[in-house]
Amino acid sequence: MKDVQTFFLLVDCNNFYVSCERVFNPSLEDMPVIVLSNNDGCVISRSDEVKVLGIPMAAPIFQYKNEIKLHNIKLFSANFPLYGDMSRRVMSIVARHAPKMEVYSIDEVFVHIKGISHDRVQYFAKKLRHRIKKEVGIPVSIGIGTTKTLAKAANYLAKRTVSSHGVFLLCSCGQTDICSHAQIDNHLQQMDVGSVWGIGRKTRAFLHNHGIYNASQLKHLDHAWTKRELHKPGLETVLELQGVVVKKLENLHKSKKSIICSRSFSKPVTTLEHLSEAVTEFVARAAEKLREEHELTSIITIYIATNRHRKHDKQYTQSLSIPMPAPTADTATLIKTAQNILTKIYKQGYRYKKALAMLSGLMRDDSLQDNLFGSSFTPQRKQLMATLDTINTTWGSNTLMFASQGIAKPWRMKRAMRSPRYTTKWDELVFVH
DNA sequence: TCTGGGGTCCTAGGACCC
DNA sequence: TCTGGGGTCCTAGGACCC
Repeated sequence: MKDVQTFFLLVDCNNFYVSCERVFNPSLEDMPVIVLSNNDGCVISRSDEVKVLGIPMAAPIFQYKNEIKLHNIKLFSANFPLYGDMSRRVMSIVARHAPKMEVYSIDEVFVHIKGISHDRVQYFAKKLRHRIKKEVGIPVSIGIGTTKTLAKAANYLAKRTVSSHGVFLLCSCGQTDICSHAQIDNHLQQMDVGSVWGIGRKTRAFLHNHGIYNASQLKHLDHAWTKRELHKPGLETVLELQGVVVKKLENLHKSKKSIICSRSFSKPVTTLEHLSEAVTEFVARAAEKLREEHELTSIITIYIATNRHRKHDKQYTQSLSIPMPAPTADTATLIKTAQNILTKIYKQGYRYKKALAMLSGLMRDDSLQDNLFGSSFTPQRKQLMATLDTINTTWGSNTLMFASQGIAKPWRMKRAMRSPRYTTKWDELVFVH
């Protein structure tokens, strides 16, 4: 029982959105596949075959027209309802087998296992990986470490080490050969410092300037220097690489601090009328999410921006936050305030590309109890909103909507290459024989 | 012609108070 | 022209994550 330890595992779906498309369209297997962002603008998921071609993440797709033609790359518009549903299936399998877990993103989940040997934890990971592939069809990689940051690093190595078969252990307990500090440093040397969890573009450039190129060098940095130059988050990363647990598993459903709805427009918007329609729709969507979370908002922010990539265009971005007279989740009230804000920040003569609605200063909708005096969000309004949400959930979003959301919507986003919503829309289900 | 969306946390600096 | 010190709170902006 000597080698019993506490481990963090990171289960990460490989090329998640592409893998989702492949589950329902097996002919895509071994083909180069790309999933695009809204408006079919940027690359947001790439198959291995695409990565090999050197097409980077977040690349604007129009810059790679030639490669797409030459290599017959299959393109898909993002199909988030499908990906969300597939994510829930993966997570529910993990939940069945893991004692404690934290869903970290749509395609990643941390697992915490106490009092287990190295062999057992690796066996557990292999079985879990196999089960997810078999039951949902999604390939995953699993990184195992004694901290979250080491589990992340192990996951990075799992994806790049063929012999690991998708499971990689990074442990520095020193009890076995593979867990010696020398071994860990060996592995971390293979990793660019910018690939460490928490080290972004700016910090990577700073570290490279100081001669720190790989994760092992980062791990051995002086604490005082790190705190001074990289502040608290940087020091936490260094400690975690050394095996000190700083980031715990966040187990509970944390309530959000803000809710955002923003979209880029498929073509530039110039009139206040169309901009107002877009903003209204974003506010309505944000308010819907607010009620799903059973929260009220007390601050609303509207932001509008021109296309910063068009250097020759006149540029203008502006935002304004206004506190609500009383916390509310009433779409009509929020729309009124939002339109008010918009008339204050809108300037004529610009080609707008993007707008955003943000609700913040959130509180539980039961926290005010009977203390809603002075609030326009009366029980009657609350009931009306609930009815609106029920209808839109049952019959599809925007079955009922506010007139100011507009009908024509020339700014609506483009999704020319979306796959069917196999798992969430009956009428789009295709039967394969 | 065409460049995503939704979040969190931290820090610095200003306002304000005694 | 000189003109404290310390604390708190808030906000904007930056950096990061997926």
